[in-house]
Amino acid sequence: MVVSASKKRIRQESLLKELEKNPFLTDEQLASALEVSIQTIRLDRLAKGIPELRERTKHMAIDAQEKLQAIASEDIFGQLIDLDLGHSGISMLQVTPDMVLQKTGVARGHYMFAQANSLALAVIDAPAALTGVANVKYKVPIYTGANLVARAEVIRKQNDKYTVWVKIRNNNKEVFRAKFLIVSLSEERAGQK
Amino acid sequence: MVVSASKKRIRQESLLKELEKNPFLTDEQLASALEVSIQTIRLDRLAKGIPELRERTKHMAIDAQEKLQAIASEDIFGQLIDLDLGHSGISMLQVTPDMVLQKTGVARGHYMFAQANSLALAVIDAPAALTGVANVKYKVPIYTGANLVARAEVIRKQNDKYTVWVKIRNNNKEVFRAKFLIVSLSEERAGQK
DNA sequence: CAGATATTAATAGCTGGTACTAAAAGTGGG
DNA sequence: CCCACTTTTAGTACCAGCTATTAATATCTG
Repeated sequence: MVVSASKKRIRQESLLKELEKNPFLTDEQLASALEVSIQTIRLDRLAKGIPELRERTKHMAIDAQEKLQAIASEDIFGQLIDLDLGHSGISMLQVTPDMVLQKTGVARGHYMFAQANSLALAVIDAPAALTGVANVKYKVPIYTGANLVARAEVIRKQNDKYTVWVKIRNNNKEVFRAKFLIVSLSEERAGQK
Repeated sequence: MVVSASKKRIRQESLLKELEKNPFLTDEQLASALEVSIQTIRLDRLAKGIPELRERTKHMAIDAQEKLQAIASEDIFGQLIDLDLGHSGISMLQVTPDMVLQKTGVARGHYMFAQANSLALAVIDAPAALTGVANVKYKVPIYTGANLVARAEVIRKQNDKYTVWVKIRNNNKEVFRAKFLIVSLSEERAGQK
């Protein structure tokens, strides 16, 4: 009994592994892969609460779609907390495990850049704007879980050119700062292509 | 004939729109939504080359999964074309529609920054490195379809500090340049490799 | 009205299952 | 070694959501 019970458990774990490798396997394919009958596969799926191929496929489609949409809707660049158009703005970005380099655990620099840059662009009071120049300084490495608060301030405006300072802090400690030179495109957006 | 042909065309376009809104509709649901018979729906699908629900679902699952994987494996920052460790490197990045701002059609600046920054880090001959300072200049707006070629060159090395220049070109025209000051972490944090 | 096109109906067969019943095989204890 | 029990396999009926095919009916158009 002990032996067969473990045989069963082992098979059910193999089943999970097979499906992890390729979730699009039919019961028939699984049966021949694990060298048991289809019925056994079905009992195992039942025991493990694994839905049938079609259900699995459908859920994969829906889940992946939602994830993609979350990425596309760019929560990545932080939430806008406060915005005084033309003057200043504040945004917040939570550092999640997928933003860091596995090797070092340090957040990739372009996330801070993206947060700062998009905030700087949001602050500009213009229908469309483009970053022209950026000077960036990373002061402290950032790790998972950090709650980055970016504060942008427009410090100069000359015609269609804006100078914006962005400082990012984590726990009230400045970890990043950037100066952006941004060009507003309000008039001449067809000028370049 | 003209009238009915257009009726048909209109219906087939409605069909596409319905499926765009909700790709998980069965022929039966589509039939009642468009107020025609199931057979008509099936003929329309045939005419338009629209696969059945299960095929659609499967392809969605696969496509979305692949996209997610591409994002996770960071093809986003370009493919490394050439790398002379410690000296120079070249990477390529194709600008896709989801990288641009809808408002202006211009690629978001942080993609170029990410491509340049990650290339600069890749070129450094060290187990781990961090960007300290970056000076960035966007010269020309980039649109969908652009094929960005970044070329990085280490121009100075002092102890654990590297200066790397990265220039990005599109059709042999320089569109972006950046200077990175990168700190290697080889001794203090990641001495082991 | 004829003739072409469009739509609907009806039927057989397929895949990949669920749900259920039952038989066969394996296993373990006394 | 046999009995009881678990595990595995087999078989049947049924389902959704189709494809493929044939045929009938409706609609339009000159």
